[in-house]
Amino acid sequence: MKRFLLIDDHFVVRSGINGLLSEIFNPCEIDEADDTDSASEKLKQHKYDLVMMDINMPNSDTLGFMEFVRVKYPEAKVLIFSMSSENIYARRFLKAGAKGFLPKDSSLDEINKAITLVLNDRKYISESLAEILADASSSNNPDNPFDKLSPREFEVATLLLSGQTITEISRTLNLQLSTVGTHKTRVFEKLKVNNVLELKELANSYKI
Amino acid sequence: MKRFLLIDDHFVVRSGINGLLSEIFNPCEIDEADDTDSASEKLKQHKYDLVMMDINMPNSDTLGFMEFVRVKYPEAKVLIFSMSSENIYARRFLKAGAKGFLPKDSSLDEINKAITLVLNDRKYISESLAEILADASSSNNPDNPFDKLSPREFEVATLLLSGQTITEISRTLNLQLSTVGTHKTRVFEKLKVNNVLELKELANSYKI
DNA sequence: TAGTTGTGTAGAATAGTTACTATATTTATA
DNA sequence: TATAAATATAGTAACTATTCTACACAACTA
Repeated sequence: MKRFLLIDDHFVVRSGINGLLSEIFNPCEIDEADDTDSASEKLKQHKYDLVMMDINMPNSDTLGFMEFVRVKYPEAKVLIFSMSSENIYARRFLKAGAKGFLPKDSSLDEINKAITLVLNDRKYISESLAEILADASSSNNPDNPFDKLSPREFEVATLLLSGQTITEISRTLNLQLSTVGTHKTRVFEKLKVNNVLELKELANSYKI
Repeated sequence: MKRFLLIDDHFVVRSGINGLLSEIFNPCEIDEADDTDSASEKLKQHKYDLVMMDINMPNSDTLGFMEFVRVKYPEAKVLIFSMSSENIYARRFLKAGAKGFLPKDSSLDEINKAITLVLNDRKYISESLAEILADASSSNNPDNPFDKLSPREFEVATLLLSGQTITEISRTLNLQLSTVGTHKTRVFEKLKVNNVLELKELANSYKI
């Protein structure tokens, strides 16, 4: 019997995916978590075949959590289910070990296909996303300046864009204030922006 | 038997709400639509007790659709289920005839309560939202929240939106830092925002 | 392999922001 | 017009962010 872990802060989304899974895999066990901390607890208690998670949750360092799962629970396959339209994140999460990436507007067929493939240890990327990723890596494309950021810098940039302050980010990522400050400074330098509003604009103009 | 219409572009969200409704109301009829056009089609074919809709969908004038439903199908009660964090829109939709407004992160209890109240021809607004609206509608207030700002406050808001810091603004306006600080605090209070990014979003949504 | 560059991490000093309080002035209202 | 409310203004203290410096480590390069 398959066991699944759903991580998402929206009750309705968990409920929706839960319903789908129980229809496709009957019988199966499904656990839910609304942030990465409670997800870690669940992972301690059970072995999961598939972890489906959102990438944008309050008080959660989701990219860090991804790495943690890959290292500590390599048998658990992670399928990202992104509610935010920002598919620029896809590549990073795939790099961090995600087996698949479902954009928010996926159809039942796509979700179905993704789950099946990932459970069989194959990768899943939607067609539209594949195209974007291909494009992004083809040379005659305007470079996405966000690619210049290191993983940590990108993480900080993302949290800044979500409205978190330096202090909040330092708590989210368990880092010193000054460390986060340094990352922020480097992000701003690399992207040639002077404040969050400019960062937001830049992000908007490159987000897909 | 109750008949419901769910309008949302996210399959998973529809699926989640669908699941909830079929549990609470058994038996019941549930139809789904992924944009306002196909929702209009459904409305032609059936009488609905409750319409649950998202306010942010591609190719959809949801506010216009709201008015259309109120005029042409007054028996259908509309409950807004917003996936975007912008509760700024709530008032407009309530004015346009929505019977309730559920923010994206609502719990099962809240969703349950909202549906029950709205079906019984009562209104539902979450507590946090109620507070915001109470404030907004207490005086004979204009629609645009920026109108609530005093001239000086508006000036400061504008400069903040242009990316200036408090220090820069204090030089621009020849005021003490603390004075600008006070204005800023009052702007944020009046507009119920927590940082410049939210201020920017609010401004965008009102085309300031 | 030695040197260079990029990344992740902070401590300490400095700079900037916010909260709290206060007060004079203007505007609205009974 | 008397009174209340809103506005514009700051001082001070507490808090938060930035800068500058530094160092370990990994990856790349000559």
